[in-house]
Amino acid sequence: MGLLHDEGLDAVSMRRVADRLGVAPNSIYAHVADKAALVDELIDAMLGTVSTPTDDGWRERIERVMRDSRGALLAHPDLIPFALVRQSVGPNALRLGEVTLTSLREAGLDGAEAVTGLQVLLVHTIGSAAFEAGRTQDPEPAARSRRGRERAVDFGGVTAELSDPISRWSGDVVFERGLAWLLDGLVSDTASHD
Amino acid sequence: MGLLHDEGLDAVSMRRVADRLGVAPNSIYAHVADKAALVDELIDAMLGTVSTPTDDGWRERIERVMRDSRGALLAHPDLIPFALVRQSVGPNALRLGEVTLTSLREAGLDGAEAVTGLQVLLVHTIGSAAFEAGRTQDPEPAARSRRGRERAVDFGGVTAELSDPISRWSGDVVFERGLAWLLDGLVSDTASHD
DNA sequence: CGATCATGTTGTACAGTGTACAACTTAATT
DNA sequence: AATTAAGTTGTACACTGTACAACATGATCG
Repeated sequence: MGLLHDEGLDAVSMRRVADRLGVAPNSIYAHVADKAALVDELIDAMLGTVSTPTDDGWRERIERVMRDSRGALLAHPDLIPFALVRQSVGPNALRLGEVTLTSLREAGLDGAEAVTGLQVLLVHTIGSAAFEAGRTQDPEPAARSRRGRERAVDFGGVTAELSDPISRWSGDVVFERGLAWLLDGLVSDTASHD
Repeated sequence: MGLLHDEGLDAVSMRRVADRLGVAPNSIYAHVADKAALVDELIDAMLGTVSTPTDDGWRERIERVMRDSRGALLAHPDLIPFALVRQSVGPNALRLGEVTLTSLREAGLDGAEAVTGLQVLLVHTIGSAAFEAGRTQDPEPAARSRRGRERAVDFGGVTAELSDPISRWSGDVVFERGLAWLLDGLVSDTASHD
């Protein structure tokens, strides 16, 4: 985690980690199966900073879990893509998933629907964080295309309208609006079912 | 794209691509700035298979764009994580974004809100595809943990309830339900604004 | 026409990556 | 005291992305 925080995920190689610990690179394989497994543990360690909410209302609890998880994700942007694809379900992810699931049941969703709701919320939270992290960081990997190949230009004037506000927009809006829409949709769906 | 389809993204190295083309590895750098830029072009090429919808209603058009994009994404699962983080906005992504944006305006959203709506829809579509792809593929990278470290067990019985249905569930449900909730939330929000 | 120049290709090379294998040391258990 | 388990190490393999200088080719222009 220290290495990740100091120099980013690219610096987290087996050799660098081993250096940091003062051991040989292979020693790590006695504690971790794989590099992927190491990243999985990093992800769950990151979620360890998110506390279990104790609010009264189910909606407030869900909003807090998702908002805080988003904060933890954005604190370590390099990890976000892996959080979506490799859902390792470590103890911390499990803890937060549990709270959300019971909150959704409190909201009136039955077993299968609550699970679907949790998954949709996860997709939105992690997905919007990934989207924002992509916009935020590394703007200059190799100075765009080779010889100004002018792709993504003049597609009818909508281009400026589309790609411009995207580039300088607030990720909070996307997250908060999407979260509100989803929670609204969840309850209205339940109400119509009854 | 052929190499990606045949052997997955890991096989798409500069050397392998060069072999496939019968040239030296460095030659590729005359056409592509970076390996990341190459992946960006792969992503846009993948979106090239998604056709622009011509349905009457705005909702049908949006649903078709998102559903078809999801299909294209799931056809090349290795690319999905990068589609969220590196939004390169190639010509095809631009084309589809344009249709969605005008459809959202047709639904009654004004400039800034339409852009937010598009972004939320993108996050959900790509995010749920990433979520599903993570569950679907590579179940055995190195046979779990080293010595059965029994993590993610007995968290109060909810574990089975939570991790079990997640492991064998249909990704369609998550995508369709989330999409419906979002579109419902979008229009109801607009209605209340008027 | 000949010279300049942009475009593309190549060989060589560097610094790094994940991880397999066998040997060894230490601590715990029988 | 003997056996087993857990952890560490050195060496090694087969790769990776890409920088640099040199070379070939076709097009452009005086």
